Amino acid sequence: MKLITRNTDYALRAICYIAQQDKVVAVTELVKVLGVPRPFLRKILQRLSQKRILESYKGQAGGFRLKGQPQKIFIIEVMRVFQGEIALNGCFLNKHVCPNKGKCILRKKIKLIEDDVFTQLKRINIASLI
Amino acid sequence: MKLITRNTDYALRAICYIAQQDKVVAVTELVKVLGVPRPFLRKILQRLSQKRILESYKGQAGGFRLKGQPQKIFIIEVMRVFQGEIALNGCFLNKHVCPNKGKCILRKKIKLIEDDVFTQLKRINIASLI
DNA sequence: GACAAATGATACTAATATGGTATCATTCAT
DNA sequence: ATGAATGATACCATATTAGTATCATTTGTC
Ligand code: FES
Ligand code: FES
Repeated sequence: MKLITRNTDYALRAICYIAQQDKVVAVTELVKVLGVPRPFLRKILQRLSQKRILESYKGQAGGFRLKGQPQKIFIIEVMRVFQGEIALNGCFLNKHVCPNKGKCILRKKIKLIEDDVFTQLKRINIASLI
Repeated sequence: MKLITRNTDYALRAICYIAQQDKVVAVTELVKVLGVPRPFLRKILQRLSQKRILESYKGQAGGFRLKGQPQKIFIIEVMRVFQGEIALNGCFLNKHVCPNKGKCILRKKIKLIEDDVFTQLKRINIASLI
C-alpha cells in the first residue's frame, strides 16, 4: 500500500529543485542533484511538461522550468499524472464489478477514509515542501 | 494506490459471512456465497486460521468459525495478514534509503496522513460491517 | 476399519503494475 | 552546420498480486 510511487516521488523532488532555481534547468543538472537514472528522469520530466506542470525548452541551453507558481501546484496533481485517478479500492468478484457495491458498508467506510486522504493531499503544494 | 487488496477484500467478506452463521462453515458453502475461486479462497482461509482470526476444524463436517467476537476483530489486522506492515511510503534513491529522510518535509506530511488512515482503520471492526 | 469429506502445507504459474532502457526524431543557440 | 538539448515511442526487467495444483493429514459416518 503505497500512497506515493517512485516516479511521483522523483517527480516531486525534481519539481522542488526546479522551483528553487531561477533559470531553465537541464536534465544533466537534475541527474547530478537527484541521483536518479537519466533516461527514467527524462521520461518523468517529459510527462510533467505534457501535463503542463513544467514548461520545456528544446535545443541547446534548453531544459525545464515550472509552468505555474509553486503555491499553485499541488502534489495530488503530480500523483494523478503518474498514478492515474486515485481510488483506494474497488470491489471485484472475478473481474466483474461487485453487484453489492451500493449497499456495501465496508466500501462506504473506506470511501470516507479515502476522501479524508484526498482533502489532506489537496492541501499540500510545492511551496510548502521547500 | 489500493488501500485494500483483493485477498484482504475476499477475506473480509468471508469473515463477515462466517460471523453471521452460527455453525462451522465449509469452503464449499463460502464459494457458493462469495463466488471466489475455491483454491484461492482456501489459501486465504488457511492463512486466517494460522493468524488466529479463524478457527479451523478438519475432517468431515469441518470448516471454519470465528475465533473471537466480531467486535474484537479489526480490519487492520486482516489487512496486515495479507498486506504486511502497512507503510504508505518510503523514499529511495537507487535502492538505498534516502539520506535526507530525517529532514524531508514531504515525508513528514505523508506520515501525518498515514497516521490518520491508521487511526481510522483501527476503529473499524467486523461487527460494524454486518 | 474403509472411505469420503474436510483442512494443512507447499510449490508452482499467470497477470498486472511498476521501474527502468534504448533509439531515433526534432528543435534551436551558437 | 553542428551539437546539446527535449519529444516520442517502443521495449525490457523486476516486484507484487492473483490464482492453481498437488499431496498429506484429520475426522465423522457407515
Ligand atoms: S462492494 Fe462488493 S462486497 Fe463490498
Ligand atoms: S525522504 Fe528522501 S527526499 Fe524525502
